[in-house]
Amino acid sequence: MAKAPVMETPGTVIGLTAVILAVTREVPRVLVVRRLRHDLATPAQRGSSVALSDSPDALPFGPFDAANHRTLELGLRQWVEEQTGLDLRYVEQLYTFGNQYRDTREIQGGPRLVSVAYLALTDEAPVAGSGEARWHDWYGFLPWEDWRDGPPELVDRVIRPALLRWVRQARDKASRRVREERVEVCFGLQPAARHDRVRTLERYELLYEAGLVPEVHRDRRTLEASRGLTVPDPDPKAFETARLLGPPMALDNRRILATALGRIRGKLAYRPVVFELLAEEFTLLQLQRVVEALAGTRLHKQNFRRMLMAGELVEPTDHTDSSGRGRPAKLYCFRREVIRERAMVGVRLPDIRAAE
Amino acid sequence: MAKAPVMETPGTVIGLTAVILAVTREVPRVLVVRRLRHDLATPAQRGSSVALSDSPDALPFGPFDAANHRTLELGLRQWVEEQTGLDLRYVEQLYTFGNQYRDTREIQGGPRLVSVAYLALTDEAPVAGSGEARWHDWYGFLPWEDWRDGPPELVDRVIRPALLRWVRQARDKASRRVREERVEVCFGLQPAARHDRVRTLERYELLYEAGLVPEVHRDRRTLEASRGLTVPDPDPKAFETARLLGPPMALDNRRILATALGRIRGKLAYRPVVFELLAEEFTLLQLQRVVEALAGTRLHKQNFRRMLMAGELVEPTDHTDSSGRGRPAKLYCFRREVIRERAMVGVRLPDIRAAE
DNA sequence: TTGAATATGCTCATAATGAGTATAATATAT
DNA sequence: ATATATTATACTCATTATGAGCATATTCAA
Repeated sequence: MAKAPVMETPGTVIGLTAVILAVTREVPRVLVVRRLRHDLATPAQRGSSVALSDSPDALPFGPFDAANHRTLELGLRQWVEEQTGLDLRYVEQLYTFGNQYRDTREIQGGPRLVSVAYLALTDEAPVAGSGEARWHDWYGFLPWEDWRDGPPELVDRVIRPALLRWVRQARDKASRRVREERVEVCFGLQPAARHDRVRTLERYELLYEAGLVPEVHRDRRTLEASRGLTVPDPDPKAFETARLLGPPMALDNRRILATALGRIRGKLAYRPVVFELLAEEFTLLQLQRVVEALAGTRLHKQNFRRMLMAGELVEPTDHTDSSGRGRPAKLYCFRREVIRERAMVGVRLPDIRAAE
Repeated sequence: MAKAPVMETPGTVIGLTAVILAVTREVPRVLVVRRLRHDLATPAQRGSSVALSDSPDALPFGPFDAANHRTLELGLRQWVEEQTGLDLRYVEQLYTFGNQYRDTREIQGGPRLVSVAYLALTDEAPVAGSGEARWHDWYGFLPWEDWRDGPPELVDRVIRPALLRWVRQARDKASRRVREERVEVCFGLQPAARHDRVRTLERYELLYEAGLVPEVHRDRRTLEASRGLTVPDPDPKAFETARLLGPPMALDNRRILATALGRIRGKLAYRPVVFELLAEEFTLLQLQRVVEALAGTRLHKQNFRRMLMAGELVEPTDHTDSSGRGRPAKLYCFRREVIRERAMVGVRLPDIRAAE
């Protein structure tokens, strides 16, 4: 049995995982590290071809050092800023994950890993520190969530057909009915209007349970391998589907990413979080683009601006921006006073998509 | 040194805390246990007059048993049902608390306690099991949150004056300005219309930082005692204020309760959680009363019903309820299909209070 | 029989929202 | 120079949602 890294007695160990988000030129990006940290990679993962050849991206992770950190959030802030040099402008706790696939115990006799995930917003900046961290297109990991150019063809061409196959494979009628409903809710044929932008986790979990996403096979293999079993490779069709659903991430990191996306989409509507992603001064179009990037939808320009003005969320500065091609745009800044004035301060997303 | 319950090496230990909520006859209630678990009470708390005479209520708590539970939520469900016999109809993760006042390390040399809190909904039922658990009026712990009969006089008579004193005591002008703003946002003089029902945690934290809430003094005393210091008793005025702000709970349990209240108030508007607190069939007034109990506000009856009908959230059964005093009410049930049909399914709370 | 208490139906003014048209100001291509 | 693309900004219009209220119906208890 391998040596347990932290404790003698089997138990649990707490880690902190950071989803650090920035949006630059309409592309939402998340900070990832190339390699699992040594103290977390299991011997199996370190040695196997799975880990080394694929070397999946991982979210920045650090242990929680109870001796030195008064709170979980302070602990996270500190090691993130130490390791990356980033200035986190907004930090919020996301969720605590303790799922079985975080379980390294069965494999190496070590402790069960429970991870408290945080969502942080910043503006994109070169990453200092260890050099292992890079910015990665967020929708690269969740390609079915970007509806800015209409329903992604990935959904029509790959996901829905595969899900319908999964529905047909249900054992009994009741189970088929349940699967049908879930597919309908998550990837139904309704137009963008009915598409619920916030249910990102539900969609990811459906893809996972239906076995469409590559990490399912990896997780299954890892688990079985730890019991001395081997799992047959998935059939070629499933394998091809999995490949199209984007690169997996380490452990359950993609689930965490899906959670983070849902959280921030929801929060947009009632808290002024977008402004944490923008410079002090910005044009209204820049603001709109960032909202669209997060929401994954296009917005009606005029209505978007009317909403901002009616809600008095922004106020003009006396500067303009002429870097664009057309008429120069006025620069605005966030009117922080609104936070005091009203309960809900945010960018309500419309129910129906609109064109420019 | 007391015996550390789980591990030899100092580190962290994970606990699960349950906020179990039921609403019966317009009173929201939370399940509490009378006494701290032995393995959690610090020697100081066990011995001191604070702990024994007051013996503060605590939220049900259990360690996370990584060996036997696949996920955190399953772990929680299991020991709650074992210990109380309650059938939890809805369970959602609330927040993970790792604050300093959960720290038993400094006192007993044991591990730092990190607690994952869950919110569970059920209908009130006699509690089986150990017999230590009881239902307790939720607003008994957070009396400033119940605005159903207008602004609570506690706010006008006690809280606001004390907070204004706290504002005046600020060291410098900048600090005073910040305090002023916070007081204005949390307990401002605006009528109910502007009062943000969801910011329960912000309000609790303000009361805590301003030293109005009794647990501040307890926490301070505990912490200092562990360092061999003594803290002078607070002045009588502060003591009296603290007494009026309701009984404290163990550790940071009241903070957890405030978090839970905010969460469920927010969730009401976009997820059909109320129905988890009701019987299968209910009258519209019963439904309204439960919403009001959670929201802490009265609603306009006709508009509430119009909203339900327009949103097709409920459908009539062919039963009626004649137990009330007036005209018998039709019984309704939740139309589960709406979850499939629409993205947001919930009971939007109006912006302004209304009379019957 | 009266009135309190509840249920239920309807109106009305206003605000919010989705969708669209029109015009202004700039850069770049021809 | 002129046209054209591109962006900014102003305004309209129909529909729906919302807050507030009045009016009527049906029951039980005094």
